[in-house]
Amino acid sequence: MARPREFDRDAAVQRAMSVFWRKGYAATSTDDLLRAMNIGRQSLYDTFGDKHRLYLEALERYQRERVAENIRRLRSTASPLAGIEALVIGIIAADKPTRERGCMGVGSICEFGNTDPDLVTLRTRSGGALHKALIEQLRHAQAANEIGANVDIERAARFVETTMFGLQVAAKAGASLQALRDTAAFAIASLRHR
Amino acid sequence: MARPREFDRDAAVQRAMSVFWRKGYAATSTDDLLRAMNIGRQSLYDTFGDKHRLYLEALERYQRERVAENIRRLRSTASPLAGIEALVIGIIAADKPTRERGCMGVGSICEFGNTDPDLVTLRTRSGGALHKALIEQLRHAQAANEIGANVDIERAARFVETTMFGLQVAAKAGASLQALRDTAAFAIASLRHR
DNA sequence: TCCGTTATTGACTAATGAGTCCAGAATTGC
DNA sequence: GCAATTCTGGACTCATTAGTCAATAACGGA
Repeated sequence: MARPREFDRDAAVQRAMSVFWRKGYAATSTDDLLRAMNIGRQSLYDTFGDKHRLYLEALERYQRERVAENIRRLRSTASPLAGIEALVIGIIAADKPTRERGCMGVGSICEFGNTDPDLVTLRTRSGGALHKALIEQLRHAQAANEIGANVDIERAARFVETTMFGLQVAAKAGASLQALRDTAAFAIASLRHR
Repeated sequence: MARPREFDRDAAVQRAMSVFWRKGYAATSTDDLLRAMNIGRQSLYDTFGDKHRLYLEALERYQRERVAENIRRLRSTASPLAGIEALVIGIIAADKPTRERGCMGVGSICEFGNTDPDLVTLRTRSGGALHKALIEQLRHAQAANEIGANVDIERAARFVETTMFGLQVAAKAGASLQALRDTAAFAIASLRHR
């Protein structure tokens, strides 16, 4: 063994995540990261490889946290459809600064599209997990007669996911809490009425 | 009078737009722009001010084109609701490269949020124009009994706009043409069934 | 205590960033 | 053809970029 690391690796990733989340990848400099993480330059390169690998790790952490949180909300209610509503409403933060930070995942999609294979993999993994849970929940809702028997579950799931994307963009653009919640409720109601 | 400009200003903006659209603001260098626009450095600074002003002008052009195109589609059909469907379906490009370029407006929102007042102004203007046209169209649809009399038009408009945002993100993330069209149709159908 | 290993620090590099300067070229009005 | 004006090209500046190096510091094991 040898000299142990002085900083908390996990806390450092979290701080990096926060910077990337706020500014995106290209607009974040390594100096920004060092300041936020409060570590030395060499520590960053030794511990995380380079800027790109650190970004990947930060985004991975973000997605893991978010997916867990989302699935928890999805299953938080007695009624299956209410769970779906809780999921969609839940992504809208009550306080304005948090809300206007938007979603790091959406930011990553908009900044990189499909150009980076690592990001595609990451996205597929976390997106797939939520999708699976959502499909399951929609089936329950259908079984409970909360949505019509003729509704295509796969399509409904994509609809919910698209609505979530849209809300994240609208939030980043400065839409009000009320408008966002309204829209979310409107979208969910449209599932109910089929 | 004096020596006239050698390049076509309008074509140059269009090329700049194409680069910013593909790469975003921060990831685009002035060299990228000069190469794409095929003009000299001094011509760029003389004619457009600086990178930021050029971005504004490119985005302005993008928005103007898009809003016009969207409103045209919105009003392209006999049935008002079909027009709304044409609007939403219409933003999904048939060819994959175009589709995966996503929407420059959404990209701008994700990259800048509300930090840049000029962008907020621009967004408010073009967003407002489409919103107004959409409200009008929804009223027609309601008058024609294509959507229920109890539907709140303002909410329905925001719902359609959020769906459009969501589709742009999904497209950029690589969703298939079929999946996107499906989702668009699903969303519009949910208006019809109220 | 001493050695091997790893962490930290700050200076360094080489490239690239946005934006400027200036000398020469091209055009119109006269 | 000349003068006034504007455009063009390329060299230039100076700050910032991502990433490296080398010297020193701190630790665990023997």
